[in-house]
This record gives sequence, C-alpha cells and structure tokens, in this order.
Amino acid sequence: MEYRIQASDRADLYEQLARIGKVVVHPKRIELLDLLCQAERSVEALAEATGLKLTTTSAHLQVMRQARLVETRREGTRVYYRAAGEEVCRFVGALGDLARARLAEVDQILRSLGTDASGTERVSRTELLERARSGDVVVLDVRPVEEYAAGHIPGAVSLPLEHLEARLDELDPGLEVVAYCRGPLCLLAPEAVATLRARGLRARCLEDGLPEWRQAGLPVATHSAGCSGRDTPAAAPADGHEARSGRRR
Amino acid sequence: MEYRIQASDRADLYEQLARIGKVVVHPKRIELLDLLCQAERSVEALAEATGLKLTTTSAHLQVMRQARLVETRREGTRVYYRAAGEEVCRFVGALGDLARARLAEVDQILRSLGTDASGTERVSRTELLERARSGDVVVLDVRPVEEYAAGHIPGAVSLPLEHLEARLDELDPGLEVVAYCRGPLCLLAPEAVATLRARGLRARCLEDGLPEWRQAGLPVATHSAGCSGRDTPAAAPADGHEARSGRRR
DNA sequence: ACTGTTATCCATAGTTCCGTGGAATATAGG
DNA sequence: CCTATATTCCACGGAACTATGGATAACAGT
Repeated sequence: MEYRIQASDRADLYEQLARIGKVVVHPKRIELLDLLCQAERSVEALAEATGLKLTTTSAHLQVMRQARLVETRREGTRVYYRAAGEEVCRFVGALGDLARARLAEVDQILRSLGTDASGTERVSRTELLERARSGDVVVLDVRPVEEYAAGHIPGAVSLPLEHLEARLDELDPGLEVVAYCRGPLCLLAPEAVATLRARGLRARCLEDGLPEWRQAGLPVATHSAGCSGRDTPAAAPADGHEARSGRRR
Repeated sequence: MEYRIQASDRADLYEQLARIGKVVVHPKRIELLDLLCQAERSVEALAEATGLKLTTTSAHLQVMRQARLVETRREGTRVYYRAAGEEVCRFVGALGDLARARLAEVDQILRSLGTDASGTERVSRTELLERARSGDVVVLDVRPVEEYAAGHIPGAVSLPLEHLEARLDELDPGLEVVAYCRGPLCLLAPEAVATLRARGLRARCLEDGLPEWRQAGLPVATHSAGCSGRDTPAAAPADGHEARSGRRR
C-alpha cells in the first residue's frame, strides 16, 4: 500500500513497530498467530479452531498480513495462511515468555487449567536426545495430526490428546513416555501426562514445545515416515502404529 | 485491581498476553519503553523526550504499569519509572528485530534517516573486547549522560552526540573510535561515526547497543560519572573492576 | 499553614476498532 | 454458462482508545 516514506521523522520508525504491535493487541489474533506457528491452515480451519465467524477471522488475518506477519498460499478455492518466517515464531515465543515472567495471572491460569501434573519435572531437550539414542523412551506428539504433519520430532509418535484414551493400548507399558505439544503455554502435553500416569504409566513432559525445538536448531521431520532425521535414528520405534497418520489432505 | 480469575477459560490466557500487546500498539508507548530500557526517568523527563503533554505521558505510563512492564520509585515530589526487568528489554529488542526482519520500511527509514555511514562494517562485541584489552581503541558512549550514568561499557567515555563537535579535541586522533548507542534502531552512534570520519578520524560502530551488551552477560559499569567524563583513560581493560554495583536488582 | 512543583485522576470530544450480516470475487466442476 | 464453495470486501452500530484541560493529591520548602 504505502511505500512512500518522505517525512522521515523518527516517529515513523516507532509507527512501524506499532504495526506489529497492532497484531498482538487482540487476544484472538495472538491465538491465530500461535496456531499458525504450528502449521499452516485454511481460513475455515482457523475460524473453526478459534470459534470466530468466518468473516471476522478473515478480517483478523488481513490485519496480520498488513503487518507482514503471515503469508498466504492458494490451493484451488481455499487459501492457506502460515507464519511468515521463523522470526515470527520467535516473537510470539518472546511474548509468552514475558507474560509468564511478569504476569502472575498467567501462571495462575496455567495452574488452574492444567492438571496437577504441572508440578512434575520436565525433560530437557538434551536429555531427550540421549534417551532417544539409547531407545528406552517413546516420544509422543499429542498435537492435532495436521500439526504433526507440518513438522515433528524425528521418531515421535503422533497420538492427539483427544484420541489418547482410545488408543492407550498402542503404547508399550515398559517404556517411559515423553510427551510434547506446542510450547510452554500449551496444555496438551501436561494433560496427556496426567492421563497416562493415571493409568500407571511412566510419563513426563518435554520442556517447551516443537517451535522451541526447531529454534534450537534440532532436526524436524515433516512426514509421518521420519526420513529427514539426520542423526537421530528415532526415539524407539515404539510400534509401527505411527504409520497411521499418513493420510494426506 | 483484578486478581480474580474464576471463569478459567483458555481465552483468558490469550487475554493476558493481549495485556502486554496493548502496550506496544501505540508508537509513543514503544518509544517510552525503549527509553526506559536505557535508564529510569521521571514522568516530566519522559514527556520532554517524547514531545507529549504531561498528562498524556502519565496516562501511557499507567497503561504500561497495568501490564507490569514498568515499575516506579518515588523521590520527593517526582516519580521515576523504569523497565520492570531484563525480560522487558529483551522483548522490545525482539520486537525491533522482527520489524527489521519483516518490514522493509524499517530499513528504508533507517537508511534515509541515518547517514551513509550505515554501510560500514560494525565491530562485534568479542572483537571490541580484544581490542580494548590491547588498548588501541577508544570506546565512545554517545547517548545522553543520564543513560551513561545508568549503565555503560566499562572504560567507555561519555560523549553525547550533541556535544561531539564541540569536544572533538578530547579524542586522541591516533586511536580508532568504536561508538555505541541504544541498539540497532538507534542512530546516535552511526551519526557520531559519520561526524568523526568527516574529520578524518577512524571510527566504527559497535554491533547493537548497550542493552544487547548487557543481555550478552558482559560487564556493565554504573558509577555516576562526574561531569567531566573525560577522565577515564580510553579503553581501559574491560574485565569488570567496576564491581557489581548492586543497586537496582 | 501557605505555596509551588510534580504527578495522577476525571470528564469530554473526536477517532479508531470490532463483530456482524450481506454483497462481491475467485476458483472448481458440471 | 451456471452452481457451489471459500474468501474477501463493505457498511454500520456499538465499544474502546487517545489527547486534552481542569481538578485533585502528594510532597518539599518557607
């Protein structure tokens, strides 16, 4: 739209920063951006996920596009939105970190929403890498399948939280489970761990989620058949059940 | 205010994040926050620096306080505001980084505002540490004196940009100058370098500014520095004799 | 107590933003 | 060409935000 920059006042600079700020004033826009940091989605899927009307969702996405925080890709009649680069994910991560550090309310909410499993120790990324190499853990991706498809830890098994109870038998009771989800503000993994423990399984959460794993420069696989895993042979094949999630759109 | 968190819906979480987002919708609030990341200031000083009316400034500061991004300290009749912790500075830094990465306009503005010295290579922090140890550079802090007083690179000389021309003779023409300021979005150091070069001096900018230096875990000196500021033998050894200077968290 | 300084609170008017339906656009498939 | 689907554009009423001047509160000095 406006590429003209003439009255080059210093104020213009902060106005540009405010363009980005504008995206994160609205709770729903943050939610949308958070989702888009996990995987690209159509407008309809985003409206569904956030509970907004379609037109409202589109409007929010336009705001985000004006700030260049998202990009689009057209496929037939639908438009897929995605986060415009790694920096965007880093930014929403920073926002979440700041909120947890400064706003006691965030911790309160996480505690009240999260099961009491939140008190348990988390597994560090380096520890997971070691354990995975020796093959005595199952790495569990409890996010929705689309997000697993868009990128996951090599060797991880996809088992969305909503199906966890129904598919419990797919897990080897002899192995410890390490579950992960979207990040520190996401409660999928803690809930999964709580469920698993209630059934007598050993389970812990990974520190942070997949975005942080990616930002740490660790390998990320993008298909159900982990083929891009460079050095990590996989975290214990668990069972072959992982192949289920193939199913392309 | 409102500590009650009862209807613990997931939406509440993003509403909390939006509290922080609210601070960075307004250009002037970003500017204020940026200033507060450098040094604490009174409301009056902030109003002066940003060109806002006093009441308006105060209102903005209230918004920032509600988001817990700033804290206050009273001294006699005036109130000093400061950034509420290192995380806040990291966040505004992340905002600036994102803007530079995604918004071409920001680069344009920096280029059009900045002198053509922007094309020159910058000195890395590690290089500066080495050079300083061998003592063949002058480290120049070109920010306002209050900011120098609130924290500066050990051994740096305070010479605010506005006084640079008048006090040029204080610099040893035989040594190279490394100037620094507030960060990547600040133009004080580039301008200083341009001025120095026009006089035939060798001069370069440090990468980033003081906040990034601090975040890198490098030593920061906080002595109030007498009015002369010239005393320090240029480029003193950087290992922190400057003590920890407790004060301020 | 009185006075001047500094900051916050309050009411107001002008502006922008949000969610909403309904219309318009773009694409795929008869 | 016509229809169906997915998305964007548009107009509008209601809500929230911003800047501002005047009033109020906290404090220091005489």
